[in-house]
Amino acid sequence: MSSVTPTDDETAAPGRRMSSDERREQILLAALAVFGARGYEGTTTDEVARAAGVSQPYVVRLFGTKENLFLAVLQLAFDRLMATFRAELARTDGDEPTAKRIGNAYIALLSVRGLHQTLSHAFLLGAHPVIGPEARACFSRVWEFLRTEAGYSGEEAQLFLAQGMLINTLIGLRLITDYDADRNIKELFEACFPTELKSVMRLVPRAGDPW
Amino acid sequence: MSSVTPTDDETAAPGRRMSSDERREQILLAALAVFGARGYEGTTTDEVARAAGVSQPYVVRLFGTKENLFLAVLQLAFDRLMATFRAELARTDGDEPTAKRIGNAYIALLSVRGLHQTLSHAFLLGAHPVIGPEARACFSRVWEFLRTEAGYSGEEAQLFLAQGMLINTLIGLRLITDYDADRNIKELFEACFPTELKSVMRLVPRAGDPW
DNA sequence: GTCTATAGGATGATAGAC
DNA sequence: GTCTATCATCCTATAGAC
Repeated sequence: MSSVTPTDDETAAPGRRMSSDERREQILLAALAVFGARGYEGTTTDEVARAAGVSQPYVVRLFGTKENLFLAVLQLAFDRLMATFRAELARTDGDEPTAKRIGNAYIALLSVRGLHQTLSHAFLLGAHPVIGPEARACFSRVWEFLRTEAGYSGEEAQLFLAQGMLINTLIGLRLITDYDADRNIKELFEACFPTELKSVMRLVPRAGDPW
Repeated sequence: MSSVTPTDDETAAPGRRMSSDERREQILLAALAVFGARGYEGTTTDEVARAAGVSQPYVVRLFGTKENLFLAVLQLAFDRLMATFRAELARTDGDEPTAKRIGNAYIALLSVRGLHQTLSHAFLLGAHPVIGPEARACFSRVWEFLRTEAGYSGEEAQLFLAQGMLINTLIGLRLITDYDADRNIKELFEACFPTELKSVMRLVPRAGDPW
């Protein structure tokens, strides 16, 4: 696999000195992209460091261990997810139903590189003694949000989560890669996104993409 | 994480000499459990070897590379999945609708340790140059089966896949671990399995389980 | 705040015996 | 068909300078 190239806003001007908080945020965003593309075990602290434009030991210095770094990245991803959902729920303009709008907000979050895939990877780490409990807590809170804040019924919440997990799978598989070559895939995408297909195709990563 | 203990039928009597095909099958089943629990990158050929009761170099000897081993395991998982779906579709006894029965067959497949989780891991490897295309092909063929053989509409097929991916997530997260302690999780399981909850709880792995 | 150098510990794969 | 021994590489984390 090729390296995970960071986008400009994740990379500092080389060598520029910045505050600990600035660096932390910058490294976390770079790590989000790398963990998303490679998974927890597949990611090296060195690759995160290169994506962030700092040295490998410095990444370890700031976060202590790779495990800690992943936990911080998971927290970032989860916080952004919930903030996005809550912001969409709070909007009063627009005529679309709430469920539809929150779903679209989830799609729009694809612009944050690695967010969906990092969550997916975390959701496969349930057997991990430290990451597992954190990941379960995140999932539990999404359910609570849907039922309590968004007012979904159990059935609606279940359906929403299921479709979210399918979207995550399409992304992790880079399934859009075969859209033109495989009639099944075209049909699948049309069934999944009857109205938003155009914007989805613009946001979803392809097999060759480095993130 | 603790080691992935193989079940008896995956472990040969120590040192017993067997045919290449027997060993191959035995190692593949052990590898399915380990890859499912740890993922592709997180799995070592040594752990697969220990789970299968053979030496690490012998695993490499039989499959060439770890990548090849994973591809063989993926193929095994996919073949079992399709065979199970087709067998259920062909059954004419019973009064439940087809969709329900195929869904239940997917649950029953949980008795094959690591199958769902290995598929989940493969579905996150879309950026991998070798595994990615294989995994996409598997997903495409499931879609084709649902539409062509099972006669699902696009919407039905999409819903079936979405619920399958949610089930995979519940398993990968070991979410059942929190069933008694977390009201949200209880609600979630009740919404996901309104009728089959009892049997699901018997089959789903917990956080402490080594597979 | 950030780097270079490097220790120490896996891990995938090969060589070669039995 | 299967093992032991081992190499070469990679990776996390530490030490310590600037």
